[in-house]
Amino acid sequence: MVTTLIDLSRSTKIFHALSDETRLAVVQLLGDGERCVCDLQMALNVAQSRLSFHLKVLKEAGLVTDRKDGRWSYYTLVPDALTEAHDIVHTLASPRIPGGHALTVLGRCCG
Amino acid sequence: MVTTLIDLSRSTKIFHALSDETRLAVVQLLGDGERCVCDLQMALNVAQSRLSFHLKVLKEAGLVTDRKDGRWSYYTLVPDALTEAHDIVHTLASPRIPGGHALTVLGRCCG
DNA sequence: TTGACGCATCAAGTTTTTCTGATATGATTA
DNA sequence: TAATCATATCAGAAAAACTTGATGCGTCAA
Repeated sequence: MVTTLIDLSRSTKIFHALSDETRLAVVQLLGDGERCVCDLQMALNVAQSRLSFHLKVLKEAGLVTDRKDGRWSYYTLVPDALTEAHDIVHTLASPRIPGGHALTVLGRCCG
Repeated sequence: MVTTLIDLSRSTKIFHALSDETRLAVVQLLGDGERCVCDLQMALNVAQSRLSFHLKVLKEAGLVTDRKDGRWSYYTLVPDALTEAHDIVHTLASPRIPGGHALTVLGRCCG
């Protein structure tokens, strides 16, 4: 079995983006497809600057993208990003190669 | 297709637990099996109280469990928790029932 | 062109999280 | 019993994240 090592920095960034209720709610809403900010704002009932802040976090984590059309901004999920998150969790859940790890090499300090 | 709604509060707690490099590294190490705190400390090279703090976060999120044996504490991954994380991401990545959502009901404010 | 709208950004304040060093506790060893 | 060890916990400081209200900017409609 081949062990995939995850990118810790990238992983924490994705998980951090998902670690907030407002942002998770946005992700859920975008699951239905592209939405403009005003739709999201209406659905979530949050202050505009606050929503904008959370959208930025999601965008910087690569979970969503946006596009402008006239005076509206539309946000969409980046499917690959959720796939990536999925893979990371999967990797975390999979045991790695016995003997391939530093800990195995290190002497045990206990028992 | 049946839509599963995720528990936002539970989800954010799990993701928050995974949103830190030290904690992710712990999870990775525990992927090889149960470890005592001293092993983790040696492998990660972090201050003891700091490791203890992160272990507590992981434990409170239900990602790990611990057991005591003599003066040592051993931590183990909770497989179900990673499965849960996996499911949450999967659910987020799946489009939900069209028409089943509030947004669909709301009028669009734009275009 | 003027005003309203949709949205991003900024500054300031608040809350939450994290780190560090110190101390406490229970188990073991001398 | 006294000293030591492994670990948890606590208090305080520092850092990061979040919220709010204000402001700015581009776009559209009157």
